[in-house]
Amino acid sequence: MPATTPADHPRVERYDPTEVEPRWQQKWEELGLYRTDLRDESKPRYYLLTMYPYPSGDLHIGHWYIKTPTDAIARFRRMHGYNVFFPIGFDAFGLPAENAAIKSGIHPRKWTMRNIENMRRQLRSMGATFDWNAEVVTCEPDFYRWNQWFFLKFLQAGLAYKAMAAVDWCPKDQVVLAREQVEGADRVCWRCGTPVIKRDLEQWFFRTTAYADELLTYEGIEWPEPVRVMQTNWIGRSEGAEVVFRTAPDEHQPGGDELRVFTTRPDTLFGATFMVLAPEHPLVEKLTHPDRRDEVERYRFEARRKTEIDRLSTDREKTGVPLGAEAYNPVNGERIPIWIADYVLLGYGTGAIMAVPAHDERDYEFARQFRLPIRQVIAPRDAERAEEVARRIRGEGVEGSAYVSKAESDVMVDSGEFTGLSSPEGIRAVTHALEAKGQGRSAVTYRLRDYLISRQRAWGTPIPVVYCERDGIVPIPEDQLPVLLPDDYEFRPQGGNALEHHRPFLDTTCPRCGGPARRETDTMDTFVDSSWYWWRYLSPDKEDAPIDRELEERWCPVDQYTGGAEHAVMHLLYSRWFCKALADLGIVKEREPFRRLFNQGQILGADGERMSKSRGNVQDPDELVSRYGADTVRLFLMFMGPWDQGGPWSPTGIGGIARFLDRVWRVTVDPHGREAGDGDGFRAVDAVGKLPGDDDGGTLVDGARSPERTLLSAAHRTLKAVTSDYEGFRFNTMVAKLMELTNLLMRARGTAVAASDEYREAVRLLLLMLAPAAPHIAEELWSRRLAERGEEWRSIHSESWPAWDESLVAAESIELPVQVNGKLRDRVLVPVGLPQAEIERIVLESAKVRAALGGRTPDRVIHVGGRLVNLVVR
RNA sequence: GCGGAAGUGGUGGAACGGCAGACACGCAAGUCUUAGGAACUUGUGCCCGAAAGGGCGUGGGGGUUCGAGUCCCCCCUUCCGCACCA
Repeated sequence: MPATTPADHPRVERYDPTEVEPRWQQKWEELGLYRTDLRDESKPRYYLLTMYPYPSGDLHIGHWYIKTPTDAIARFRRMHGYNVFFPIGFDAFGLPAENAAIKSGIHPRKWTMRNIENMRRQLRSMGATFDWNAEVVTCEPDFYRWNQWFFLKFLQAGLAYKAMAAVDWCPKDQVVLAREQVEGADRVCWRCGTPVIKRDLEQWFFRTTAYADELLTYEGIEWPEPVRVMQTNWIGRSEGAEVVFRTAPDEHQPGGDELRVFTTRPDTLFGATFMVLAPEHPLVEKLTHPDRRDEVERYRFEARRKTEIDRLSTDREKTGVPLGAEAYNPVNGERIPIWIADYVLLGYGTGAIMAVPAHDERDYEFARQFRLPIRQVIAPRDAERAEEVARRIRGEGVEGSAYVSKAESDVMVDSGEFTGLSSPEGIRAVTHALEAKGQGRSAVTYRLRDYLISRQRAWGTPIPVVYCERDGIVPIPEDQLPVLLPDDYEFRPQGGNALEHHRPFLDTTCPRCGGPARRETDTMDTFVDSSWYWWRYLSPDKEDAPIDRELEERWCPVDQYTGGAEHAVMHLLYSRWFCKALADLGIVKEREPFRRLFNQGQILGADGERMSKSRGNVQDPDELVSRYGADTVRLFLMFMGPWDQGGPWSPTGIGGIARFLDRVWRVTVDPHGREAGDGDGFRAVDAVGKLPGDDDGGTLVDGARSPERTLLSAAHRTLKAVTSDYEGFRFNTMVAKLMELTNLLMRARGTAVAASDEYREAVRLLLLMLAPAAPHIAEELWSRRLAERGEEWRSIHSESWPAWDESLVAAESIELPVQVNGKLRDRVLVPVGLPQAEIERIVLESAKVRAALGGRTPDRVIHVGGRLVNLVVR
């Protein structure tokens, strides 16, 4: 399909993307233009990664919004001489396939593979430069066997373990969820939005908390601030002290039990007037006084029954019951009562607190509720403020509340030998004193929990262990991997894990003793797949190891990752953890997976809601592509607004992009404008590359520059600006600048200027600049241009990015804005580089300026780099 | 409540502390009578004015500055994340 030249046609062809685009896509594929040779060291590497899609069956416009600008980056980098690696794959395990299986009886593998087929076609229609040779599909045994391999390594290293825990369970998906996967104040499943409930189950975990501190460092990575903040908050490191209280003896128990609490405020220890345990705390049983048993049992039962929503709601009144037992405060030996209350969570800290109502809002509320003593032990140094605070704590005044400040200007009061110390000093001193007596130590607590990976689902990576009657939990030896999923399991309409009913899978023998054993039926969360898939792209067929270490060292960390911020505390956090764990196991070298991250925004439905089939607000890209062509859709998505912003979908304005490409077509293939009405004589540009307003009527040239040179100068100026826009992912302004240049070429079209070398050079630059964003039309016009000049064909995408000429970028004359006292009064045309004295002379000649000055002489004249003049008068 | 991001024409959005509204959409008038996403020209922030011109304008209020959409302080609104985390 050699490119046709205009000469072959009696009339000038119209731009027809439906003819142009498939033709070039086929050609690129034939040439293998985007197959990356990972061993090629002649060029610098650039690993560009876009989050791989879930094969739901159809691509929607959001996928285009995510992927086509990333493709433009790939092409832009390639033109800069990088060896670009831009792979794609499929996140192929997961619930929708299994739900489809339950509904229709079709095997999840079949369903998934059929969807992948369709999505491959759709992804190809983008005209993106994905290297399909590196494709990874996570539901293939070749991939998931390595999940099992990693699991065994983690198990060995103590980074994977099984434990009983109160976990979040989604009743609809019939599956447990990791803490990160429960969202919002109403505690719903991240996938289906159903409120979760708590269940006590034995589950598999990855020890993410082992790397909590390193995960807080972000060393050597450039990530958006919001994501780093979210991760930091999620990890929730908090420094303080663990304090040991001892229970006091009474008539039914001897006392002496240790009650450990975590506090960030050891300086308030003298203000502890009671203790609170989580209702599930293991010591509750033992400490409860027989007289209190009924009440305590009732409370614990209620707490369990309550949904997470009820229990966690902040505006709910505090509830709790006393155990009828007491503990000694380690600093003063005072006996204080022990309560249970559901505002204390078993899963955080030690599941028990010392309550200091004067200096903690929650304890304050609780103390008020149950008329427990409130004792102030911290006060502002300033006497007047101290009085105010004291009244506030006593609740005398408008409203009572705790005083929680721990500033340097706050001092300890009524605190024995510590009285008078500032709050920060007190924290150190009290901790130290406790440590000396063996009654406490400084401690750090995290909000982060270990990553719960077990899923009670059949369509996922089998967890490679068996349960042996004799040997208990036995891992499958490495050389017996993979544990394969059956091809014939039966899905029951009522749901549940089909593996549990599959005898051949279930019944096995113990690898250790050879006796009968039962296989683990839980599978791994799909975020395990996405925690390492980018390494697999480097060597998808490697059989003796998951990751090619040599290629990992050469290509990692990923240079640029693009994807949505919704994964901030899930995928992006798990991936960082995985990387650190693998680095410590010697499997990879780098400790961070993604050097730079960019979060593009999200395209919402026209209704402003998230696009989903159930809402019926999904925009199908195929329809747009067949109507307008891929290039128009690509550019439209880039032009919509800043890439990190997203927004509701609206096709309004896509016609403007189509018209733009049509103009690009015409200024290239038909510079002389055969159509009537085109081009009405060349009207030059002003110094900033804008068309002059029509009010000035005449032609304007840039200083002594001819119209031809002015045009060329505008093209170079555009090149400089567009280069910087691509680098900063500012695609919307990039497109706008290409439009400006095209509009300028339209002005020149049909005039003598259009016959000039400068015009042709401006068109050449335009095509090169357009190539990353609208690859098909750029390639087509490029090939026509080459044919016209009798040059041999070479893809525009193999061309080098052009360089601009600074002398051409610089304007020769400028319309200088003149302000009087900061208000714009006139503009005067001056040559660039005119001495300030000369400028002032010209400016003062202006009638408008003189009128604004009203006969006064400027006291000061401010020159802003030859770009603006401000006359200041008193 | 805490943390983050953001508030600019009818709309999407531009603007190193220096001409607010680039570039588009939409709308209006016009040219050409037009094979089919028509194309092209012109206008389009608001108010006064026939025009020239002037005034006002970036959520609100202060401030810094010759000059503020941009920097600082206070307030309001929207979106996102966390949410009794001791």
